[in-house]
Parts: sequence; structure tokens; C-alpha cells
Amino acid sequence: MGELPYTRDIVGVKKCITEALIDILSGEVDISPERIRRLFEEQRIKITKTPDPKFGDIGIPLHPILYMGHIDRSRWVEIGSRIVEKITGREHIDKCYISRAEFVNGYLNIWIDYKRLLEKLVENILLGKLDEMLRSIGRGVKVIVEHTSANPVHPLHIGSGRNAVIGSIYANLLRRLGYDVSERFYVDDMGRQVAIMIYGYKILRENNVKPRRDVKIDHWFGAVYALTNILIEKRKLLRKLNLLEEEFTAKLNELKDRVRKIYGESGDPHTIQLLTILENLEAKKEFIHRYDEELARLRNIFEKLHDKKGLAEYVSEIIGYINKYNGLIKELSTYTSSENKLAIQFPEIYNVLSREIKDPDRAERGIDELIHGYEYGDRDISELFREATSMVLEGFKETLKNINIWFEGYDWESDRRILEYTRMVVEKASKLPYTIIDGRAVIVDLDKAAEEHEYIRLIFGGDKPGRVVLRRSDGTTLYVTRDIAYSIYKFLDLGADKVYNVIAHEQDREQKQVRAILYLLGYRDIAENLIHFQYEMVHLKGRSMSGRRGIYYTLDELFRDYVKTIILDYLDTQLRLGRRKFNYDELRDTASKLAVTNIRVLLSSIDPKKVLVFEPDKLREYLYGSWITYTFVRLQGILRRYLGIEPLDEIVELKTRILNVYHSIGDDVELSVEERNILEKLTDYGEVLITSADYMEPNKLVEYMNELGMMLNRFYEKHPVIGEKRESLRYLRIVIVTLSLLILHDLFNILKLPIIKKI
RNA sequence: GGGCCCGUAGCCUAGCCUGGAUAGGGCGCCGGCCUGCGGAGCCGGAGAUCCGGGGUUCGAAUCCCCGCGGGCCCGCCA
Repeated sequence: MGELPYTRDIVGVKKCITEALIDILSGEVDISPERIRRLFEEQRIKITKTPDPKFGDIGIPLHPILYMGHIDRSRWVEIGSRIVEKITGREHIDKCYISRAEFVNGYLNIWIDYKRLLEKLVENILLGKLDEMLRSIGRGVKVIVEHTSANPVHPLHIGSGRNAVIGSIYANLLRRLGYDVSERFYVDDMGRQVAIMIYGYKILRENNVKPRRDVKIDHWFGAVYALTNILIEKRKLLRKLNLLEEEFTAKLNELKDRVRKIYGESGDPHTIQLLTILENLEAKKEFIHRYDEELARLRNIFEKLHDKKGLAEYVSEIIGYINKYNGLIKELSTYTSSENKLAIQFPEIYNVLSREIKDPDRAERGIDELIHGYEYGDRDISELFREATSMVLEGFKETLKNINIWFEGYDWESDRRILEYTRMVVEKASKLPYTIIDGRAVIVDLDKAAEEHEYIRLIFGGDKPGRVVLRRSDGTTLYVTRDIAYSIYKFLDLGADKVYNVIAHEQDREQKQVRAILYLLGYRDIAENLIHFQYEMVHLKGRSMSGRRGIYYTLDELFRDYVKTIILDYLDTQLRLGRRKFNYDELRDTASKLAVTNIRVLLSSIDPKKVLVFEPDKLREYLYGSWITYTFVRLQGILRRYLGIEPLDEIVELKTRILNVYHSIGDDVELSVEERNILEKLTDYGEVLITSADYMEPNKLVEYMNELGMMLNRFYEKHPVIGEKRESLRYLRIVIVTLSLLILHDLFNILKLPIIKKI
């Protein structure tokens, strides 16, 4: 990608003008043609759209040339008018679709001949030249886009949704550009989180608790995971609290003794205050709650005692304890509040787990055993893991299918081949000169490796590469180890030439470490062609998400909320317009499709590298998807009525008939601003696809779609199409509508938005 | 402490890589247009210290430096 700069300019206007200007300018200014050509190629001089139609359609700032050629400002007008004269000469006018030119303040402004532009667009879109050009870009190169890859321990939430949508759109965009794309989901079933869920699930099974039918399977397992985790963490916290309390009591007593000893019966009011508070604290420690008030009082007294001997130290220690204590209590409360919610929703899970999980150490040991057993192929344990994670995955598939996402393949971390590669990675890495072997643990010191390899320094930039543990002391491997193995698998076994990993920005370092180690292991091609497609998180306003605590806004929920919002919103506007009768089933069906569109558009419309802040309560403000669908439907309606065919069902027929319409346009038409804008926009289409792929910015597609949509709304609000009396104008508008529809249709396909014919 | 990313109207966002004319949209707000290819629309209006300060340049939202604010990462977690 990126190597065909001029194919982006599908109409060729820019190229043509560039060539003409190189010729003309080198004749006017004392700069060699080669140098001017370089200025264009390096984009020091850019051919851009003008900010206002009164400046023409295309503007070229010639200032760099004028300054470089030492042309005094007083002579600009004279030189400018000669440039204008030359560029509007016969040959250029014809070749470059120029209709007129002007020189203003160092800018060369050019007016485009839109009838010629239309001719080119017809050729590109109706006769398939654009298609041919786009398909030739990828030339069948094999690309893997790995995305979503959520831990199978809770339902997909809105963050996973962003990943999934971005990944699926990007994959589809690459397909459109002629790449041979495989979308893959990496099932991370060997991590600690899964083992925690399995630990809980195993207990439930032993107590005959089975997944409930009335709850979607991944949501049920989400509760199992969260409750198991919460119970273990809570018990650990309680233990910490107890320990802290003991130390705290000891310290309190020490301080009390000391106070009595120093001040005895002196009757100093601060001392009495202090003793009172200390006694109160001692009594209170049996009750679990926070000591905010006491903390403030102690600080106060502490200040007054400041200069008195020996006490300051004690008091500040006490304050330290209280701070620590408050912190723990706060943490505990976040667990207990979700625990309570889950206990009400899933009593069958809660009752068993809260009874069975008492000793956190035992639980940790059990989890470690599960991890070990799974990695070393214990049959019963493996079956349990597979059974549970497969069920969760079924839940994922259902959610994803709903929003038009599916995969060429699911690659299990526990796959035999990947595990073989994992062992090989550990083995090979053990022999590296930068590797530290500590018992069974294998640790690669990338800091040291970076000293000797420039490649690694380049990967990390100013960051410290750090040490990477590939195998724990207990002999099990880590996520990063399997990730390295999976990367090898993608290239060697799946035959990828290039791999895009759509993975959150927060994993940037891990991804760099993977590449660095691949490089050290001798897989330089793999390291080079493994691309981290970063995207940022989704933040919910006013809510925080935590899978560990079972708090999340799921994709399933988002879908339901959209359906509701769309229907209610629609009813609102229709009622205002006086309609009174509606068909619920039809409405629901349409709303479901629009929900898909809105979800996909919402999650892909923002630059992936920006944090997406989202307010579930204000869904009605995120309805771009509905809006563009209406425009799309309207275009179809016009053509359906005019041609008497279902336009998108009979595209070949549509194209041939519109070609005839095009040839019937007379010479007498003048294009309006709205029409010219649309043609210009359509001209950009190919370039938008390519740059959006190059820079990994699927949001550019959505943006383009919105802009085209807005232009179309303005256009047919102002100009009748079928109702236009003048024949040539009517034909022209029909052609514009068709070209726009075909481009929108193409975009809907790339973005995988449901194709709706009528609403 | 080190690294990556972000900062543009009340809110969201484009433009930044590759400097160029009046910073483009959307939501919300105010005012108009409701029967004519499906009005989830159209037209008009108010609303911006482009986070701050320096520098480079004929020209800076854009490039460089120094700050400030926010997110994320620096685990024998994933």
C-alpha cells in the first residue's frame, strides 16, 4: 500500500495539473523542472480544495515557488497572470478538465469542468474502472486481521464491541482492496482469569448447579467468574484487615501508655482529647467502617501536639494505619456492593460459592493446579476448560452475529500446534545470551538485548524494553509466551504475509515485546510484518466497568437499548407529524436493523486512537446510523420509481439503463453548487478507501459517508429529480443519484451495515 | 520517575503525519419551512483564548522546545 500515489487520484485531474504546472512554472521562475517536481512529490506544494467556491474548485498555493525564485511581491500579479494564461491554453483545458483559472495573492485557483468530471465518474463507477483499480491494490496478498479476542470469562462489553467493529470493518476494507483476508479470533483460554472461572464452575458442577436457561450463557458464566473472583479477593482483604487491626491495636495501646506517662494527671485539654479519641478508636475497630471523621480530628490534634516530645511520631504512625485501613475498607466495599447485586441475580451460584470458597489460599492453590493441569494436558481438567469456554464462546458468536461479525477461524491458545510453538519458543529463548534462567523460570532481558540490537531500540523508542518472563518458576507459561507462539502460527501455519492485531493501546508494550523476542529468535520477517492496530478504550460517563467485579455495559445491552431508543424516537417524530397508526412487528424489525447500523457506526466513527466517551443514557444523541440509512433508502426510492426496478437487486440492469440516461444528457445543462459538490465528493472515493486502509482509520469511511449523505440531503431538498421538467437536468440528476447510490452501497457493504430497501 | 496517546464552542468531532485563504461538521439551543422523488429532512442564527508560553517561517490548530491537564502502560496478570 502507498506505493501507487497517482492511482489514488482516480480522475487524474491532480496529476494532469501537476505536470502542466511543472512545465509552466519552470518557464516563469528560475528553478529547474526537476526541483519543482520534487516540491510537488514531497507535497511541499499541495493541490487542495478551495475554502470557498468563489476561489474556484482547486487551489494551489504557489508561495514556496515565488519565494524560492526571489520574485518580488510587486511582480507576483504579472507572473501570476502569465501562469493563468498558459494553464488555460487549449491543451491543458482539454486534458485537465479546466474551465477557468485565476491568480490571487499567490494562489492559483482553478475551476473544473464538471461535465468532463461526470464523464470520468460514469466511466469509473458504471463501467467498473474504479473497481478494477481498487482490486489491483492488494493483489491477493494474504492478510490476517486478528480482532475481538476477548477473554471468555464474561460477556462482550462495549469495549470489546469497539474492537470487534473496528476489526471487522478494517478486514472488510482490505478485502475490498483486493487482499486475501482472514479474520481470526484468538481464544485466550489458558490464562489465570479463565482458571478462576473454571475453579468456580467446577465447584458448581460438583454441587449440581448448571447454567440457567433463562440467562444468556456468556452472561451466566460472567457471574460465575465475577463471584468466584469477588469471594476470593474479599476473603483476602478481610484477612489483611484483621492483620492490620492487630498491629493497630498494639500501636494504640503503646501510644496511650506513653501519653499517660508523659502527661500523667496534668489535665492538659489536648491530652484528654487525644485519650478520648484513642479509646473510641479502640472500641470501634470491631466495626468495619471508615474512620474519616477520626482521621480529621487526629490530624487536628497532631498539629497542636507538634512541638511536644515524642508523641508526633506515634500519632503520624496512627494516621498512617488509619489511611491504610480506609483504603482497604473502600476496596472491600466495591467488592461487597457487586457481590450483593450478583447474589440477588444469581442466588444459585452465590449460595454454593460463598459456602465453598472460604480459604483464599486453598482457592489460589486450586487455581494454580488448574492452570498447570490444563497446560500439561490433564484430561479431566482440559475437558472442563473446553466445555466452559466453548459455551461462553457460543454466547460471543451469537452477540457478534447479531451485528454482522463472524470469523474465518477461532484459534485456541490451547491448540496443540500453538502449544508446540510455545515450548519451542521457551526452549529457543533459553539459549539466548540475554536470557536469565532462575530455577524453572525463563526470563529474557530485553534491556540487555537492546544494547546490542538497534532493531529492538527502534521498536521501543525511548521506552525501556524491560524483562519478559516466558516461563514461571512452576513451569507454566504466560500470555506473552503463547502470544509469540501464536504469531509464529499465524505466519507459518496459516500462511499470512501480513498480520494486523487489533488490540487495545494499553497492550502496546506487550506487543512490542512480542516483536522484539520474535526478532531475537530469528523470525525477522514475522517481527516486521506483525502490526499492532491500536485502539483506545471506551469510557462510560458516570459508570465504571470492571469484569472482575461483574460490572459492565454489554454489547447485548447496547443492542436492546438502541432498539428501544430508535422506536421511541421514531414514534415521537411521527406523532408530531400527525401519524397515528403503526405496525409494531415491522417497526421492531426495522429498529433492529437500524440498531446494528447505529452500533457499527457509533463504534467506528471515532478515531481509534482517541478514547471514546459514551453515555448510555443519551443514546438518542448517537443516531448517525439511522440518519444515513434514510438517505440510502431515499435514493433507492427515487430510482425504483423512475426505472420501475428494484435498483440494488438488479445492478447490471440499473447500470445499463443509467448509462443510456447519461448519454441522453444534452449540452445545455449547468450544474448547481449542490451537484458539483457531490461530483467532487464522489471523485475522492477511491482515495478515501486507500488512505483509510493505509493509516488504519476506518473512521474516515464513516466520515466520508456522512459528508456524502449531507450533501445528498441538501441536493434533493433543493432540486427535484423525477419531477424536474427540463429533460437534460432530469437526466443529469438521475445519473448523480445513481452514482451516489452505488458508492453508498459499496460503503454499506464495506462497513457491513444492513442493506435496507424500504422503511 | 520513565514511555505511549489525547487536549479544537455547553457537549462530541474533522483538520495536524504532508504548514497556506474566512478552523469544517454534528448534538443541544434560538428563529423559520409540515400534504408534491418517503420530513429521521431543509434554511437561517447565536456559540472557539484551536490547553498555556516560547521558537522556526512570508505564513502555525498543523513543525520544534518548555510547561499544564486527562487516559493508558511500566507484574512469574491477561
